Amino acid sequence: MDNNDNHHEPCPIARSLAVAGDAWSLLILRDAHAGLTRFDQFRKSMGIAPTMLTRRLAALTEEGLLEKRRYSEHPPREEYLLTAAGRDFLPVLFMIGAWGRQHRGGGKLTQFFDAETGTEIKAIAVDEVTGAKIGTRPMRVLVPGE
Amino acid sequence: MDNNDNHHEPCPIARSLAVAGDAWSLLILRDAHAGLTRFDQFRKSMGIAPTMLTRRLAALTEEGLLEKRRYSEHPPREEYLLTAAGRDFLPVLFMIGAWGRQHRGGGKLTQFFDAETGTEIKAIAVDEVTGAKIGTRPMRVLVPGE
DNA sequence: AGTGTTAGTATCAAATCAGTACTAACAATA
DNA sequence: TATTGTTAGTACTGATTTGATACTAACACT
Repeated sequence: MDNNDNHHEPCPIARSLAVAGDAWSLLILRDAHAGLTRFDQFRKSMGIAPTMLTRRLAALTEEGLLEKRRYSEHPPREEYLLTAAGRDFLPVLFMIGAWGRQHRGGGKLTQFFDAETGTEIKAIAVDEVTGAKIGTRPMRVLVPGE
Repeated sequence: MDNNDNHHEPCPIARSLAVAGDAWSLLILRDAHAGLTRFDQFRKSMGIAPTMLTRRLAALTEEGLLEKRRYSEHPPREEYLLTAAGRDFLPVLFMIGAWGRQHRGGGKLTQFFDAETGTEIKAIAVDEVTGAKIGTRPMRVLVPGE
């Protein structure tokens, strides 16, 4: 695709996809949220080729979702940490997961629990203003310049 | 990537990404939610090559997010409609859009309003059980077979 | 000196993508 | 009847990306 210069793209979805619109990037973000930080952890977790991993990590770093930090001087070694922008991706990952759970839910699935209440987390998207579930009420779209 | 046989993959995110883990598929779903149904509408809206569009539409149809319907016998013409599974993708799209709005928000952006209240929709992900925003509370992960 | 660990790079074949031209099956117009 | 237009694609081809494997750098450890 054409992933550059989305400054004039009015669709916020398209802008996000230009940043992390491929499966590997999303899986890296998933693993980063799970606490992984190092090259080999990501590689083993996902079974990704090292060339691919290098490129995806560099892209996510350049886009500001990860940051590279030196965790050892001798030998020189780097790790990748989520930035605030990267952490803000968690809701996206949860909603993607919620769809998979609903529609591709056979067999064993990873589960997430609220540590406080012990209940299983059921992620849903709502409009913060009205509290209504996304997709349950009619909406109007305003496209700039139309 | 390796997009087949995710029946034994415990991660619901990975399962979803095997279905629609590329940018074109997500943009097609976006446009389908916006009411587009026809080949040429998608093509013109996204500027996608017809070969790509054919393949993505076929894949989304095969995965059950779209269904093909004949809307004219003479000449024979088909259109693509969202299925229930496809409609359930809307929350994912909204959260992707929310991230883009937050972190790639310069210039003009498309806006969505609640038709009833007239307020702009601010999509957030919450745990339906506790009502807490996703990512604001500690959680526990249960990976099957660990 | 030899082995192990971590974070990559080099290389190359295979797959995918992207762009353009073209086709099928008609309808509408001149 | 011939020409033009519309819609939904397919054929073809070159460019790009991906994926797999092997290899390297910079050390620590034994």
